Parts: sequence; C-alpha cells; structure tokens
Amino acid sequence: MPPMTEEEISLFHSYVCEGIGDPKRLRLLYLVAERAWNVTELTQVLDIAQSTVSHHLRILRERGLVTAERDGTSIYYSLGDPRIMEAIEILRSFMADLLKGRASVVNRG
Amino acid sequence: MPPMTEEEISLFHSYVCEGIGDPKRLRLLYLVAERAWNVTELTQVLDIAQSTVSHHLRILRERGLVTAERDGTSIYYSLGDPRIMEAIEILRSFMADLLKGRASVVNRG
DNA sequence: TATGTATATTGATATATATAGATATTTATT
DNA sequence: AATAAATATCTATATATATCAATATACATA
Repeated sequence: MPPMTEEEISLFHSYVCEGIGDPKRLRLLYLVAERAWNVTELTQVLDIAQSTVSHHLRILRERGLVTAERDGTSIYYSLGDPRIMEAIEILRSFMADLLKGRASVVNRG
Repeated sequence: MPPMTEEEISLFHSYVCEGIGDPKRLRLLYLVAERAWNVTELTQVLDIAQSTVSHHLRILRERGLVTAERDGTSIYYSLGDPRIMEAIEILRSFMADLLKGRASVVNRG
C-alpha cells in the first residue's frame, strides 16, 4: 500500500487514533469485543458517570469502531469490525516485547 | 490473548496511542518506515519548526516507535518495529472499507 | 580553543478534550 | 396521557498537549 496522503492521514487520525486514543475507550472496545453490552452495564463496569460512557460510545460509534442496536429502552453495543482488535493485539505484542527489554520511560499520570 | 488489565491498558495508551495519536507523528512514521531520515530533512519535509519535529521525535523515541542513530552531528531516525506499520495498515484498510459505505461523519479541523 | 552546524530542551500560549451534573429525548407501561 | 427507565445531549471546567521562539547542548573542524 502506498503512504497515506495528507488527507488520508487527517482522516486516519480523526477516525482511528482519536477513537482508540483514550484508556476508557480501549476498555470499552475490549468489553464489546467479547459480547454486546448496554450502557447501564458498561457504566457499572467502568465506574464512571453515565454521561461520560455515552460520550465515549458516541465517539466510537461515529467512527464505526462500535455498532449500536436497540432492544426496548436499552441500547446494546458491539465491536464494529474484527480488524480493530486484530491491530490492537499486534501493537500490544510489540509493546510487550519492548517492555521486556527496558524499564518504562514514559511518564503516566 | 486475554483482555488487558487496567495497568496494561494504561501502558498501552501511554506508549502506543499517545505515540501514534498525532497527524504529524503519523507522517513521521510513514517517512522513517521507508528509510532513515535526519532531523533537518524531516523538518524540511513536514514544513514545521525544528523544535516541533524534535518534540515529536522524542515522543516516538521514548516509546520505541522509532530508533535514533548518530552520524556526526546528524541523527538519523528509523522505524522501531515493523509491527507498527503492520497494525496501522490493518486499521487503514478498516477505515477505507468504512468510508466506502458512508459519508464522513467525523468533524475534522 | 573558537566557530559553525545539528539537534534537544525550555517557556509561554492557544487549542483540544475528558469529565460530571443537569436536562432532554426515546421507549415502554399503566 | 402520565409515569418510569434508559440513553443522549448540553454546559462548564479542569487538564493535557501541539506549537513556536529562544536558548542550550553536542559534535566537528579550523
């Protein structure tokens, strides 16, 4: 594949990087990759405000990273595409190997 | 692979997501994936301040996303691991398919 | 050692975003 | 229609970060 154009990089950043670029959203992706969850369940698991969960789900949904399906008053969220977790797992293995070879040097809040 | 622990997600976010989470750094990754570039060259290509390039390179270097090698007064940067681009290309194909099926809905500056 | 070149760091600022509380919207039930 | 439950949106705020100008550091050469 050829290198991304400036335009494609901008799209990629907005869609993918901003989408997965939050720890809470990463946890959401791992959760909905296993099975469909509704917002109340996700709020309980993550232990943050329901409005915050909806905010993150909206960002994921707008980017196709998750899909939503209504069931009565509940809305169930699922993973949008298996390639998302496939790529994350590749990067995870890279990080795992990296951390074997050296002490952590990145500041984390 | 099992789901990430809270601790691993925090590490993953700091290392990987923050690392690739900027359009300029994505461009840098694509450039150094092809061949080694020094800072002056990268500054000219990206058309931003040299201090900004060094700032981004530091973030990439700290996370193992790029490696640095000195040659005289110049420092040449290369891709840290092929899996980085492998994962990005997977996500890129996901995004390409996604955009085929619908108009862009994400606001971009 | 003095000078020039390449890169890194510091300081200041402007912009982006994660979060929670309050409110609105949607659906189901009586 | 009225009420309740689930989810989404709005508003405000605090924190993070991308950027540049200025300065410092590292290396090479005369």
